Order: sequence, then structure tokens, then C-alpha cells
Amino acid sequence: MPELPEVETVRRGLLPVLEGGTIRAVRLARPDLRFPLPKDFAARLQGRRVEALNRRAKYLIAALDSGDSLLMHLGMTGRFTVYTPAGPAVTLGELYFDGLASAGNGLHDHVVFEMEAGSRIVYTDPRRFGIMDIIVDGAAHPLLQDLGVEPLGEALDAAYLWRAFRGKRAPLKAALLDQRIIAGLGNIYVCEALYRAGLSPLRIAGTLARRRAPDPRLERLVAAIRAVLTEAIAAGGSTLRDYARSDGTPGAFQQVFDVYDREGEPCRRPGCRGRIRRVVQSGRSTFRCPVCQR
DNA sequence: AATCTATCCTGTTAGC
DNA sequence: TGCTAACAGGATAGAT
Repeated sequence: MPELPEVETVRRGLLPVLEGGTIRAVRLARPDLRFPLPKDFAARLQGRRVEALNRRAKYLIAALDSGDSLLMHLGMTGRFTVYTPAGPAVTLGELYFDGLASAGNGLHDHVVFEMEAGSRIVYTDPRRFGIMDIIVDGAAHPLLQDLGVEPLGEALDAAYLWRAFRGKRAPLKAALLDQRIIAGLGNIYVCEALYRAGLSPLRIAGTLARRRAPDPRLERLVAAIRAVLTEAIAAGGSTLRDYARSDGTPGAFQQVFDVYDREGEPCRRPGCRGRIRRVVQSGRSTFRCPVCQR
């Protein structure tokens, strides 16, 4: 489930082949992912040089020399596999199933980019919740229009959350998942950040914005969000592994979560006798320690 | 206006 | 052993 740290990890992995490179050809295995691809999708990319590869929330944005940009979202199960003439194939993204790279002809290989330098970038996405689109020459894009602040940017602070939460009757869990407030948090990191901040996901967001001055609990929440994301990026994403096909060994890294997917297991805080509980909020699993989080 | 629910998609897993 | 149903969840459209 790629969230911000995973998308950032994918961006860094694509950087060497994409940025500064020229797209020679684009092959589509089907006309749609989550949404229909624009009819001139390939035509607008072919022959274009990629000037920069940036990230906004969970979106990747490749700026082209034409003025257009390629907008990409990994959805739930999207991943890229990069084939370079020199080295082994490397998969960037969660190895949700078998992780076997198939050179672009696999059942779920939907988009293939052939680069002038000889590299091939294959987008694979079994559930097709991913998104690709063209942002035409600097125009506004509806998917980016209403995004809130970057969680690692300077705009996120306790005062910002105070304003965003004031009068809000939705629970903290829903408020933090709301991309219009903070853009880039998903289910896993919201659960983890709330645990670190000692705040219950069930708490009504507005209860943290009653005092006039920013509540110290909001300071803790901001610090927790930053810390959990920063650590995850440094670790290369929670569920991401770079997969070098040549030696067949997937990366061994697996983030150890404090609460996510730990229903029934003991709270990790020393001395705490609480057990992690699971509830469903907004149709999503929420994990929390009922002792630590208030 | 704010908030909630159903929907999309398919492989995995829990349960019978 | 084999089948079915629940589950994963980002974003949106539609309902409340």
C-alpha cells in the first residue's frame, strides 16, 4: 500500500533513468487504469525529454520539455520495474504478489516506457487503482487542485492543524486521512502517527482546537507525523523492497509497526499492559492501544 | 457544508 | 481438500 514514503522511494529509484532521459516510445496494454487514459497519451510523451521527476503527496509528476507533465499515482498495487542494458532489473514498489518481473508482457503490465538510452520502465498494477494522466502545459489538474499541505513541508505545524480541526466533528482518523488537510497520509501512517502522539483515532478532531492557543497535543501530533514519515523514507518505505532479479534475493527490510496489523498483540510501550485493538472507521481498519491513546 | 457510504479492482487469507 | 466470503484501501460519486 504505497503511501508517501513509498512513493518517495519509488521517485528516487526512477530518478536515474527518467530525469534527463528521453522517452522513445510508450506502449499501452489497455486503454485505462483507474480512469481512462487520454487518447493522445502516448503521442504526448513520445520524443519528450523528462526535465524533472517530482512528488506531490502520493503523486509522481514528470515535467516534460513540451511543457506538459506526466501525472502518476500507484494506487494500491502499482509498481515500476526498471530494465537497464547494463544492470539487473529492479522493481520499485511493493512486491504484492510474487515480485517476478516479466519485461512488460505480464498479465498486469499495463504501461511500458522505452527510453532513448535503452532502459525500459514497466508499470505493473494488478488492481488497477493506479492513475496516469497528462497535465497539459501547466494547466490545473483536478486531482491536485484540492490537496492540502505536504506533511513534511513547513506549512504543517500545530497552528495549521488547529485551524483545520476547529469545529470538526469527524474523528482524528478521518481528519488525518482527508487529503484536503494533509496530503499524503494513508491508513498505515495515520495509525502509527496517532499511536506515537498518544492520541485516540476515535477522538473528535475539534476537541484539539478548543483552546485559543495551539494545543501541545497538536505539537505532538505534528512531530509524530514527521517522525514516522521521515523514518520510513530513510528505511526505503515500509513495504517496499528493491528486487534484484539477477541474484533472486528480495530485500529483507520489513518495517516493524507499533500498531498497524497488530490486533491482539501487546502494546510495545514498556510497562503498558494494553493490547492493540482493531476497529473500522470510514470503512478502513484502525489499530490503536486503548491504554496509551486518549 | 460536512460527513458518510458504496464503488472500483483482484489476489490473498480466514473460515467452514 | 476445496469452496466461499471477507479483506486490503486511495480516491471519487452520490447520498444523507
